[in-house]
Amino acid sequence: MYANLANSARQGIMKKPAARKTLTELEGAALAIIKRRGPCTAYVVKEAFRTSPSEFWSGSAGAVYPLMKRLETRKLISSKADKSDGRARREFSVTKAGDAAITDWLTDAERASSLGFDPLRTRLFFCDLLTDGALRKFVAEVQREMEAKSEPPAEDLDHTHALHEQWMKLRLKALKAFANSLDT
Amino acid sequence: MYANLANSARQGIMKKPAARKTLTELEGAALAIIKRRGPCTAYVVKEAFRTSPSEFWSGSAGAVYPLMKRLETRKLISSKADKSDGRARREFSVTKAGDAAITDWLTDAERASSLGFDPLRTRLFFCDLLTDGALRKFVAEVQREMEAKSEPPAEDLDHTHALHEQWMKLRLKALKAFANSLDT
DNA sequence: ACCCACATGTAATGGGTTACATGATTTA
DNA sequence: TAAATCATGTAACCCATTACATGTGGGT
Repeated sequence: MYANLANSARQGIMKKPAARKTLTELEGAALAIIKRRGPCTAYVVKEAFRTSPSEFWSGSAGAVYPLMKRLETRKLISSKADKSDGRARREFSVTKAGDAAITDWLTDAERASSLGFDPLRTRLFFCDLLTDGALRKFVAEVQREMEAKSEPPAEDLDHTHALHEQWMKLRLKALKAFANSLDT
Repeated sequence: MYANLANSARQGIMKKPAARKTLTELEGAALAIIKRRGPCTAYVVKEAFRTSPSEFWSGSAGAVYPLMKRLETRKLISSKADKSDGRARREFSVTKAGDAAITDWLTDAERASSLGFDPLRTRLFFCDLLTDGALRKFVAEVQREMEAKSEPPAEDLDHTHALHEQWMKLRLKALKAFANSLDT
């Protein structure tokens, strides 16, 4: 659904490829995933992105496999081939330098405090270009879709899914506030 | 600060460059900017991105000038060279097809209802990788930076800046809620 | 005279995307 | 045995980034 920002973002989204010291959002998240899961394959990392509650990252092989190579070249992860069963596997682990890089990336307050990219915000930003009728229809439709996407809260909700739910609720509240402002 | 995603996020963030029917976020926003301002130069569009309250788009010439060419090739905008004064200028206007494209892009409820990319959310997602002390310090720092970024509300706040303020406040509230949850 | 804002672009680079290709293992 | 999952990778492409290059017009 999205690209670059991605890519903008999506992509993830670093500006200075020349300075190449700081990690991109995708790189940082990949490192964090490996750290959390322990030694694992690139496939596992890829699937973690693909099945993440946020649709932002596609979890494409073309992104993840080269990324793992980059991280290994930078010595932030190390790998060990495992040919014990016929299936060729390569397991990656976070190195000491990788640990430090994760912490740096995770605690980057400047990046964390920036707004990022929100397709809803972008559209509300330009809402004056729509007729009142089109705008109301749009808002109603978005609200419906957002409510549909929000899962019923399960009891065994881990903190990542809980966070996702909270963020969804927040934006839904913002949208409702916006909708109300249309009527005043 | 960010790249691609923007890549995405950055990216802006479309996935199917092959299908090339739908606009990227940057393209849609550029069209909307031209529509709002009326006939204007690529420079004006570029500056609009650069000075936008959201840091997501850099407003780089290398992004905007080729983008205008793409939009013109697709007949969504038309241009007219203006050599009345020595300074070479080219003014772009939104065509009828462009108007329709803007509406389609603006009212894309599926995109609007998706979460997009939030560097704070991403980091809180992995907060279990930090020690309690590092996490608290991080949260406090982000809160400080977010509060610093939030402008004092002026009286003549137009709706775009008001929207930006509202979004900032929302995230600040979410962060505070998260901070409180650390103490329970 | 100098600097800043206006104005237009290009070149090298980087890192995403889709789509394709291949093969082993597990499960229905 | 057929399909899904695990697993790895590459090729073509796209678009945004940085950095550079060039020049005009207006204000101090």
